[in-house]
Amino acid sequence: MREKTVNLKRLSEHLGLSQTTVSRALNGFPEVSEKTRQKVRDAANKFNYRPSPSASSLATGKAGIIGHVVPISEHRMINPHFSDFLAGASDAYAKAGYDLLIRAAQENQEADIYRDFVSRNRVDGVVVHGPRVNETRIQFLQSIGIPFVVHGRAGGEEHSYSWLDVDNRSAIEKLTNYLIDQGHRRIALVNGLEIMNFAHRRRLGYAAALADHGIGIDPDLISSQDMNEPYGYETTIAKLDMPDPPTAFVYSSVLSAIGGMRAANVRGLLPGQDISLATFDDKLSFLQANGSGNSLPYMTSVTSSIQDAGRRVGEMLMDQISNPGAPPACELWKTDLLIGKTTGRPHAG
Amino acid sequence: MREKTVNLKRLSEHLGLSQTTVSRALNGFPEVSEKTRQKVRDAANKFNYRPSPSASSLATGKAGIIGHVVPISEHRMINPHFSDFLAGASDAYAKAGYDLLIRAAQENQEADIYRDFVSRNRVDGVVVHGPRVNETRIQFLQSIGIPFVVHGRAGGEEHSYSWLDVDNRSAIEKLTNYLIDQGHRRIALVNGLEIMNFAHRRRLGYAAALADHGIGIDPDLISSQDMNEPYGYETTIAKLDMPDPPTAFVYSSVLSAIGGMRAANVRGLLPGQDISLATFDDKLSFLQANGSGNSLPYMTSVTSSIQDAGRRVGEMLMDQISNPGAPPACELWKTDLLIGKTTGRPHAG
DNA sequence: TTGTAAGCGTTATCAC
DNA sequence: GTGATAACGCTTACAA
Repeated sequence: MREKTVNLKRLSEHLGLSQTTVSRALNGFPEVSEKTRQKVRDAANKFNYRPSPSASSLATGKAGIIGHVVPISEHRMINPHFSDFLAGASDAYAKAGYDLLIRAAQENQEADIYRDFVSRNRVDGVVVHGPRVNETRIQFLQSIGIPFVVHGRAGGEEHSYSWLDVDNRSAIEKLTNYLIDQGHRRIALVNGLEIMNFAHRRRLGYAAALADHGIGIDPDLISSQDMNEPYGYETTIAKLDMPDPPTAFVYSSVLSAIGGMRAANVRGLLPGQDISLATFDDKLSFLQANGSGNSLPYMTSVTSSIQDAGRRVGEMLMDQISNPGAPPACELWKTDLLIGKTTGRPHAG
Repeated sequence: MREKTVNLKRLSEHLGLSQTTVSRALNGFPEVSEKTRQKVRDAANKFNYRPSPSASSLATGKAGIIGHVVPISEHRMINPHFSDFLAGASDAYAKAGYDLLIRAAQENQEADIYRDFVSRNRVDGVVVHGPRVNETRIQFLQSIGIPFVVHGRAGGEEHSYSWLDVDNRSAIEKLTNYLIDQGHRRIALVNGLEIMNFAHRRRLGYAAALADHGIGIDPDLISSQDMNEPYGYETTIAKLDMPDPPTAFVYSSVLSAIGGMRAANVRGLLPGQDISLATFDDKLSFLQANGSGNSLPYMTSVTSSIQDAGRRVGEMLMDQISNPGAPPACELWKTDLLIGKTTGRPHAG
């Protein structure tokens, strides 16, 4: 049953045409007659002909692949945020006929990998994940001249490259303001790693909301780490055990928020009653109901689908690749504030 | 700063050697003299020469890429189990110099994609995810003759292909037995989709444990769906609201178990006291503490790292590709039973 | 509208 | 131990 590999040569021989004509017919060149094109298409279908990517890549210099570099280093994990983003992006790639390639990067190897991508012509473009406050990759990518889109921003010359970002600052500001309006004064921020640009901006939003209401910042109420469940749990427990504990918590991710819920539970506190919990919600798919509607508006949150962001970044990259001349595209997404059941007035009930 | 692309031709001209010799030197052929090899290597490093993947792929027929097909269809999501698995697998690929490629599959396109992979020589091997009870991909892959390893098993001729599986049956049997030993009689199973082989086997383990203790099966205590948080929540709520509710729950994934915890919380039940919750734990990385030790032995569970499984599957595939003649390799992994704080005797406290 | 032939950057088969 | 030379399968000037 193994199919004999039918290539352009054999196909054209069978058709009694030259390879050139067959190639042109298949690639939609205008000069080939409609009759010929049909004949060629039919034969191609019949013999299940597919051009070899290596060969066309060699001939055209296009790989048909988008690269993602994942730093395996610090946390050694591919997290749900990342995979949700990829789910969206790969969708956009697929629609444009591109494949998605992932390469794990050790410690400080990222630059090397990008260089490798370019010099070997492995990929046609890349996505930059998790820009830092001091980001070096962008300049580097510009210097080696490969199309890229950044998920997030990196400060500096923000209009010299393409990016898509959520308005992290205003998102957390909104959330914090809401809690303040509810009467809270001691509000904890369980943030992501603040060397990351997004976490830095969220911190600014938090600080702005407090400042606007004349509330001082208590550094003990702020923590900054990689966002996962145990982190959310332990941090929440620690803060609850403070002499003067916060009455409300803002989480940078639903992952740590889940940990926060667990902590509240363990301490016998009912969210929405005894304590207020609010979070930034990336709408991670495994937390969404798979059925008809979206899942419960359970936690108070600011939301923005990271999967949608991935899809859009993918589209932007596709655009950039097909229009190399076009100027950089930048998009700043707003978030929605959703009032759930995990917040209320302090010490109520 | 853009580096001029240095290829084999230019490198060999620079060295005053033939392309053949340079290629042989770089690829470790024994016949080339050590002196020449050193000279070549030095020059290659100096000029940062990297062979073009398209060109060598064209010449050798090897793509240097492993393909993963993800069905975007039913649940339209890349879930944490999948990405954790990938994290492990990509590690093994990277060590062997392979890249990881992901292609999203619509509805019933999977076979098409595999065919495409083979006929276009896009990848050198694939991993089969989530085998069903009635699995068709395996036979198909055997027929088109591409190296593959299955994560899980598919019944039938289990020694005709390579696979790595967790002993799902005995895992859930262990867990159920433990709950029975604690005195529980009404035990709910919040299972994955039972068209999936793993979920089917888990159901068997559950049934076996009950049967061994002369406990009848109540179909109302069993549910089978895609594993996520809302599913765990809603199912748990529904079962708790039964006239004769279960005193213990077994979850097929920590994701639905998290939903179960939330449900217990909402119903005012303290896990370990008022109700017992146990789960199969894949050790998803976002639920592990990032610091030193592993996270809290919090929930009672049977554990097996899905990331380790991914790594091993990757290694097995690498082996298979380098030794095409070797017989299929099969591994069945045992799970560890971990007694946590979420289980106890029924109605205790 | 179609065909010829060169080229993309490797590896593999022969010779020497 | 080293070197011509022919594949590999496609695209694309350049001709016709």
